[in-house]
Amino acid sequence: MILGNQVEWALHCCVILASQPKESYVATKYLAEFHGVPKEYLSKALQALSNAGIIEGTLGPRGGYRLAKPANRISFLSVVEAVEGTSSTFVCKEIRENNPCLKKKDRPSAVCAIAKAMYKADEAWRKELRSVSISAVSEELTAKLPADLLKATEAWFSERV
Amino acid sequence: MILGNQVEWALHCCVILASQPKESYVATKYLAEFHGVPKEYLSKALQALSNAGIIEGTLGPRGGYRLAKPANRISFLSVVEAVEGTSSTFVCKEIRENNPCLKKKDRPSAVCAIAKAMYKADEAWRKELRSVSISAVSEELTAKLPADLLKATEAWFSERV
DNA sequence: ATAATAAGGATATATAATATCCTTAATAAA
DNA sequence: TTTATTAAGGATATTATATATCCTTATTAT
Repeated sequence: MILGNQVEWALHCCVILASQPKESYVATKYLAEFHGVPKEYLSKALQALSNAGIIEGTLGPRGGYRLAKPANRISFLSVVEAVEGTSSTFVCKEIRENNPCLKKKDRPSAVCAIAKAMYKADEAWRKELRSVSISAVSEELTAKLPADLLKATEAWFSERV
Repeated sequence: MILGNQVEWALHCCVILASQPKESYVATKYLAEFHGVPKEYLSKALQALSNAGIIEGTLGPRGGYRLAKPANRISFLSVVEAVEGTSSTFVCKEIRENNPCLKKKDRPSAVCAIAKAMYKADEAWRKELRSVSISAVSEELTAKLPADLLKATEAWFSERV
């Protein structure tokens, strides 16, 4: 069970957008070039973020994406769920219903105890992701980044807006 | 990101094995028939459990599998990891290293803050799974099961040992 | 001896992840 | 008004993974 690459791309893009000047848009082209990922495929992830109301896009020259709300109100979970969906990492196939001893009168029963435990673990994962914001990680990232690299990166994007 | 069906099968099989009389083996054939899943494919999951030391198999007529240790010492996590592997659900592809402004002198740096947050969520998921034992869920399952169904199920397996 | 079984290698099939291509409508700038 | 640029998203191709089956081997109880 492994998350798709688009989750990582989406999170990094949100962090970049969080570091941009207010109101300015960054085109998919540059987000893709900067991260070294395929533009057309990254575009799908950004569309998912846009549909989820996390970022907003505008058309035409100078178009692109920007955050749709403050970075401190964007959780990791919302980004992950925008890209991967909201359904649980565990899908119960109800194989206990294949028990050959089972009579029709016995069904349906409450949620399977195995599924319940798996759902609880899934929720623990989501709770942790819910507690992390794009702004918090953005601050941590920039704090650790060498000052000159930070400056060069800011310049790289400002030249392309 | 979704867990494979083998995880569910493996957990259900462990619960069944936990309810069997001491020392007795249950053949893959019956575990597959009981759960309504393909025998040959289930066999792969059981082999994984066997390699992980969770269950043990024996050959020949009356052969099959039994738990290799007490059910209260078998965690959900060990079963999940036996089947799905131990690597994190998030794989960091280090796309920050594709930053065109990055100079060679800057690398390598500490773990990416995004990856760190994702790893933490992964660990929260595992921690929850680690806290659940096969015996605890087995007890919960049997407690909820109608008495006659429980009896019929026990009889079904005892006829096949 | 014989039949039953786990173990596991090899391979096939189905499903999902990854990636590209193309059209459309909107927008800014020339 | 014209042109270039862009998000949006449909369609399709490619690759990787999950699912499933088949087969051989060594072991064991009867």
